[in-house]
Amino acid sequence: MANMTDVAKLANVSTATVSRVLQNPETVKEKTRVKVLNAIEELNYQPNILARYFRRTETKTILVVVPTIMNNVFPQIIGGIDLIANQFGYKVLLGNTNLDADKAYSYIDELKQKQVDGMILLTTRLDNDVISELAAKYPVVLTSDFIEGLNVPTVAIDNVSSAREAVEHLAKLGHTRVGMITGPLDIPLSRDRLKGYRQALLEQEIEVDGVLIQEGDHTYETGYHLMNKFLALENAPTAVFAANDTMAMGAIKAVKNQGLRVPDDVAVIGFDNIQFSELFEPALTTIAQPFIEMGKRSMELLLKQINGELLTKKQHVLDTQLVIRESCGYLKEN
Amino acid sequence: MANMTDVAKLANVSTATVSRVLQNPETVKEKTRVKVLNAIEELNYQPNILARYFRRTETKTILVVVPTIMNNVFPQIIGGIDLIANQFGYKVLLGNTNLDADKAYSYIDELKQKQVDGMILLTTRLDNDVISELAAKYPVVLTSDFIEGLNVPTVAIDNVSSAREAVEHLAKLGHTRVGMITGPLDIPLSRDRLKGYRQALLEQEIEVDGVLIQEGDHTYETGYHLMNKFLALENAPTAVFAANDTMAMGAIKAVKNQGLRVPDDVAVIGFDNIQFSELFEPALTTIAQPFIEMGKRSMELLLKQINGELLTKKQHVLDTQLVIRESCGYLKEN
DNA sequence: AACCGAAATGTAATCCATTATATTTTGGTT
DNA sequence: AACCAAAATATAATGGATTACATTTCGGTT
Repeated sequence: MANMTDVAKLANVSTATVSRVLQNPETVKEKTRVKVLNAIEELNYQPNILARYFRRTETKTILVVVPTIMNNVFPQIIGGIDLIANQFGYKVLLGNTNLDADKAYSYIDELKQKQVDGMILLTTRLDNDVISELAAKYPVVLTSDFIEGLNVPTVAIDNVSSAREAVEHLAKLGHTRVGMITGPLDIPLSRDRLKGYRQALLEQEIEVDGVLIQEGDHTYETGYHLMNKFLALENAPTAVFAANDTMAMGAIKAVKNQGLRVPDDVAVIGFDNIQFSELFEPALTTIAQPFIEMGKRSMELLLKQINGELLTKKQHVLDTQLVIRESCGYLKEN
Repeated sequence: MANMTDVAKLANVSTATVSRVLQNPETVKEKTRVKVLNAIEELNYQPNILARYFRRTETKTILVVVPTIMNNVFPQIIGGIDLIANQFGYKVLLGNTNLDADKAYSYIDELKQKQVDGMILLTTRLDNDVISELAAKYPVVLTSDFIEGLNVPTVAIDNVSSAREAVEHLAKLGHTRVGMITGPLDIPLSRDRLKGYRQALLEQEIEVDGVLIQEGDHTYETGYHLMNKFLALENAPTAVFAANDTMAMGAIKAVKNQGLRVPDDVAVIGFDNIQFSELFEPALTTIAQPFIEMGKRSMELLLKQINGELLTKKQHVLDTQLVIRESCGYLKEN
């Protein structure tokens, strides 16, 4: 494989000139440029990118750390990231933690070792101090998990107010016994959605009842089981807010299995608006997250950091939208 | 940042020894090794990976080229790939083509430039000659799309026989008017599934009727529209085989919208067994593809090539499974 | 003690593009 | 023609790990 010296010799110029033709063609005289280009062509020269990366200490690669890729949400965010990354000549490295914290730390090493130019963390459970420290030195963006008081570039939604909106919607439909199936409460996002639920009830002067709050793990199965638990109560809820669509679907299945109907007997509202929520029957009423947009924004924020721009605004909260479908009935027009 | 020379100086050895401690510790005397390790510790030395990559011309990174990541199938295959890749210290670079052939070619360049050690192509439409030529020189695996007569390492399922099995199942249930909603017929995989459909009908001595074959594009929408087209026929099919689950769901929706029932009025069978097919109502009868296993196998095959092993077996055809659920009724026990 | 082969370690070349600095060329001005 | 600043190009150092080859050290044998 020809290298730059070969090209330089053939074109009768120095390697510096060859390099310039490749990097800043405008600084090279037309005639010389053509000579070099011809030599490149003739030798079928391809620059050794690894040498370039090494010399430049940059890789044009960013790392996306994600708990799992086999899920309805992350691929969409990654899709958004990829869109912008590609546009600016960056490659996307996949950092699957499989929920293993150690692995997350090993990905951090990749950043420190400059194997990647920056890192986007998607809902990754890591020590706040570690993240802070890292973000102070390297380009980092946190996505989808807004951590209060953490001065790290973040793209998120307002989980509290979004959840509040969902539960308010149920309250407005006349429900006074509203259950919630939460996500894992060790994740801030889950706690925030629970907080929104609480706020909505208080606001509507509905008593918050402990048995109506059950902790799930975002799977269909817990949605199913916890709804069964609700239905077994003497004073069962007439509406349930599930912290994600998958659990909402499990919950609905449970209702149906008991011979009850959704939304007539129990109204259910989800969170995420995954693609399938529209196809589900009854179609899910849910809070739509702008996943692709979140990905795009994250990448844009990361790019700014990589390019050394100063971030005037670090926290980016994107709008969600209450999508009303069938699973909790329609608001009566007044 | 300390480099290897600094460590060597502090430990009073040569860089060669430091390098050996890192690469082949067993070739260094215990005492020396400890000295070096201490120096590394003291200087908080981290090897410059980019220099290593450059010197070694290997990156411990593989590229997965995929038409889109926002889809129910590819994330699972990628998950499988990632599992094995991680196990062997390889990183996974995402190569999203967004159905753009040019981009696919640019990913090929990354392989040629040794930016990655190998490449896995997932159902990527590329010129056969290009693939052949590439695979002759570099580690490449083709996944999910078996291309006849192409002597390139491939992991796939037998689309023909799997489709045949699906349609046979419908025939055994007594259906004689069976429609098919195919995938895009410029993809070999789609043509194979169609071929299987034809074979099953011929085998059962059922006439193949052109109007009962409609070309879709794997989306929910075409499933819906094409089923409506079927239902508008004077002699509508009583069963439909859709080339993927998403179209099957669209088709079922269309049936329901006409006030008809699945499977009673029209039986529907899908292909893929995406996660959601189980939750759909009626639960989809479908051909299950071993996506994760396909990913794993692909990575294993790639690894062998990277390690210079000779592949005794190039074509790997994995088993599919007919998963019988509700959407086409149950086979009468005899 | 002398000697040997094996084990351990050192020396220095190598990979290749980039770029700071130095030098030459160019085109224009007086 | 002489001169100058700007533009174009060349020279050579640099980044840091790896490794072929050379040298030294070691443990054992006679």
